[in-house]
Amino acid sequence: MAVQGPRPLDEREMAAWHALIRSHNRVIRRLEAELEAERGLSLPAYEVLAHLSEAPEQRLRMSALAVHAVLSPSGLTRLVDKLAREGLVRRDRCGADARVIYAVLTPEGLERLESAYPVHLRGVREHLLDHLSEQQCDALVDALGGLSGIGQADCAAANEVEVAAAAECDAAEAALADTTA
Amino acid sequence: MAVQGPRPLDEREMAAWHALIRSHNRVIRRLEAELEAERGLSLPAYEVLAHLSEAPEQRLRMSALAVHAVLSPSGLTRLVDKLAREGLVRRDRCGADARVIYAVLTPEGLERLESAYPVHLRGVREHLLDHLSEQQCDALVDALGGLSGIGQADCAAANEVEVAAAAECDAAEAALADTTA
DNA sequence: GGCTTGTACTTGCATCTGCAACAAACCCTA
DNA sequence: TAGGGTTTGTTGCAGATGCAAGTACAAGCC
Repeated sequence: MAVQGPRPLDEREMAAWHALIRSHNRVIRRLEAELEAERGLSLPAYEVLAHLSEAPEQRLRMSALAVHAVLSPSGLTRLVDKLAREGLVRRDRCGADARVIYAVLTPEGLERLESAYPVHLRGVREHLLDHLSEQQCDALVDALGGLSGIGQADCAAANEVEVAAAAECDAAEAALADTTA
Repeated sequence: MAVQGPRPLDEREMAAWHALIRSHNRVIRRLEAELEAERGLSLPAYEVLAHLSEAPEQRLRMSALAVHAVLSPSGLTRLVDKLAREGLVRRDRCGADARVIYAVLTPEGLERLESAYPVHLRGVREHLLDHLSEQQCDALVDALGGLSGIGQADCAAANEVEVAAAAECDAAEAALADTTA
């Protein structure tokens, strides 16, 4: 018997697929263009700053940050290079493990983030949320929320590693401080 | 009085925003990785071939193709360069307007596209549609379909230009053929 | 202690992408 | 038919990004 490939998309499926691709494309492009034009931040850069601002002590190890910002390790290294050159982020060594680097939000970084936040927020509203009713919002979460499951799991895992490592690191540094004192 | 920025996102809005970003990211990355690994085609390359295959005479002018594939003109020029080097696409001059270039699908291009189609289809099902009920599918289209409005308008416009130009071009070429004959 | 294995980041290299400048061709007008 | 303005595609250049290799360090084992 003939080996059958997957069934072709029917109209409904095609529409759903295209809706996801096109709407994302549209929203992201506009958001990115506005953020870049008005505040000189790329979307990945904004996300890095935003994640740092929400992290304890406003710092994250590079590996965790890469997972959050959905960047490769090398991509993150270069982005942090760039942000550091602009003074928005600083690199700190971890006392407990010399391999680990913490990216730390600087006051300038926080300031830039706060100036970019309304632009980002406005864009998200204007290009996405303003076009959705509450019901549509919920439907979107219902339909797509499950899909990002693994992504969220990755983030959660990264968070755990982060928290554990941070605790360990703090402990080690405290011990070091005691010894030094 | 204080200048108020836009209202911060509430939980529902945040969830919708993240659902869109994460799910798209997830689906696209996997799809692209599979297509690249199994058939040696990037997603933009696949889209170019797919659009050509659906076009009359399996050809489109560069400008129309750029709109369809959501690429800048220069990006498309280089992608078509690459596809042409692989023999999947050919460049044809337009008889009526020497500025216009048609990208034409070659038999090899069609063959490659047909081999990639099931991979693409499987990916779309596996990473997106299999996770959606019919109701969720419809809800997605309802919520996001409107957003892609302008994108669709652009495509429609490109199509009209395309059709008009093709007709004009065909007419000119026919006339030329008559003269030559 | 010294060796092996694994982890965390960085760098070399190649690719993709877009903007701006460019060249060629077209169209309209005088 | 010469000139000005427009359209179409291509190229120069710069930036972003990822994979694979490299470096530095840590952890477990002899």
